[in-house]
Amino acid sequence: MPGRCRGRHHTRWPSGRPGPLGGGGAATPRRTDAATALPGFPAGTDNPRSGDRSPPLPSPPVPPSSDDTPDTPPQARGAADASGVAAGLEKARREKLARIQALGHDPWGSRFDGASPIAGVRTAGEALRRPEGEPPAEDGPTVRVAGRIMLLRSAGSLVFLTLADRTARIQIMLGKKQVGPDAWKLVDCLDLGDIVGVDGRLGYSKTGELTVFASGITFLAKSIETPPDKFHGLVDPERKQRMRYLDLIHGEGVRERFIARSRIVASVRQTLADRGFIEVEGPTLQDSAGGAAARPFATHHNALDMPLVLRIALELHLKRLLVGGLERVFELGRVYRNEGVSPRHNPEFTMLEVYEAYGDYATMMDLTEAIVRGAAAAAGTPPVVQWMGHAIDLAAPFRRVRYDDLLREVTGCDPHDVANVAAAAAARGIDTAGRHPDVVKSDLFEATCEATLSAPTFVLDYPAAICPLTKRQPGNPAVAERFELYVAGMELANAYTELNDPDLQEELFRTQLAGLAAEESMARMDTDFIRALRHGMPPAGGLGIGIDRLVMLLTQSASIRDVILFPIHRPQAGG
RNA sequence: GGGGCUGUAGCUCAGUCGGUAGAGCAGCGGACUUUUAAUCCGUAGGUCCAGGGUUCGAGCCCCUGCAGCCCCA
Repeated sequence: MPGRCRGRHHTRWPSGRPGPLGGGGAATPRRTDAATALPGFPAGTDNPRSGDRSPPLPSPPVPPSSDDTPDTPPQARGAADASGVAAGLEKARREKLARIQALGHDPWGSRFDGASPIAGVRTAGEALRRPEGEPPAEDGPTVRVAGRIMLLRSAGSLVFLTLADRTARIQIMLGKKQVGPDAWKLVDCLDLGDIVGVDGRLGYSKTGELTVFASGITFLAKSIETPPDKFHGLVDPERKQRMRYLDLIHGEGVRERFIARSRIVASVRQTLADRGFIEVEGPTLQDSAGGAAARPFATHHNALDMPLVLRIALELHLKRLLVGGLERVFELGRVYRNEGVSPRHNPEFTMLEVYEAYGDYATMMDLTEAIVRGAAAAAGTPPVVQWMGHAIDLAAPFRRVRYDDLLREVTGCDPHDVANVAAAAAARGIDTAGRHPDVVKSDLFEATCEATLSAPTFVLDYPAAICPLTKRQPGNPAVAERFELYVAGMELANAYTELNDPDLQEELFRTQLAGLAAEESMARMDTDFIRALRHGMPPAGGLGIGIDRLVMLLTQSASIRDVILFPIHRPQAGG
């Protein structure tokens, strides 16, 4: 039950004194002094931040009065030696920038207090809606909003803006007569992409659109770059990722996707906190990368003159903390694997690992379902997700199937018959010569079974030889108490009953499986870890969840690069 | 590692048979006090990813490279 803070936007009405252009001239302070509730409109009493009324501030520097400024703007900077259309577009914007300054205003703005979230303004606007046929209301409550100009259209002496903040968009109307001659000169300096503050009255235009009828406008940041196409935005995935800030502004659902990611992560933490887990931070720089089968990134510490690697997993240090008595710990953080990129792999990604003393892998199954369901609720994901061509029911209990049973079901071969499994693998082109039977079986499983696992499925009881960190099933040393969770054919989670026998652990570390390259093996000796186990680690369940993949599922994203803000890229080509 | 596709104006995209570069948006100028991807008139804007080759002539054909996307191992 994640205690998320959902009531984000409380409608709040600043006094909304007209801005510097509201008729008072450039010298009028632009700060709001008090939050005066308007008749019929709620005051901001329940805003969690008590800063409704801003403390007195030193007066912002008032630019020199400029009524006598000549029309010729100061020379445009920066674009002087560039050429081509891009420079022409920038030149036009820099000329406007200079004009703003010449009019006595700061194009780069300053603190702007008392702006209401646009979503809240829109909600309040619903109460103003008039019956069909009545004249438009332009005398609603005074509001102050701030945001980026997404659309801009002029109709003679009227200019309409579509202004966007982090919550919503709203239309602004600027009329030559309404704002006065001084402000009108400033309106002429507006470009798509500029960030402005607007004071005005809330009402409806003749066409029924909720509108802020502006009495004043304040420049908060000039944009000197041309924004992407206002209708298409950026479409090239490479540019969307490299210039994520533009993608967030213009991309359909992009901001919502990353907000959902934030809520998912918060929900995961809350689910664990509710169960008494504490969050810790292990080292990312290590002298040996253990806990997973992957190639690490290598780096070097200058002062200590020692080679280091970036961690590939969280496991071995969290288990040391089990030895240390923390009993319920988790880490949610970045790990690094020196591997290729694909729609499901990024060299750095976010991993959750959880360890619960006195539990086992069955404990972790229940926890996994709780984490996933909580995250889905936090992200607003529908109970049945349409993803990668699958309809996935997250509400129903996840299927549980034994590894060997699934292999038999899918391939028809006897999982206990080594020759039978090898023959089935060979028939599918899998290399079997000189390789450990469990490795061959694992390859066969991946080739045949994974793709069949559409609905969320715990596959449990793995071949022991490929699980060097997992406790063996009592009375059956060939089977490890491990599960992996698959959804839509993709591995989402991996959990063990943790191996806490130091002698067996050391032996498994020493065993390099035939047919496995060293970098593919988890069997990497960590004597310090062994020593920790020798002091006694409680029996425990351990769980890992790929957070990026979980976000992919819950936001119905086809590529991991759609849920990572800045995925890795090669350096940009010349142009 | 192998295969396929893509790269042209700030953005989104056309570009025929190899004949010397096009549109929409954005920009600039003009009209419009109720537009909403505003509309209308006019105007300006190009390292056709880079390098090489074939050709009288290459955005287009060939080779190499760079960057990206997808599929496969």
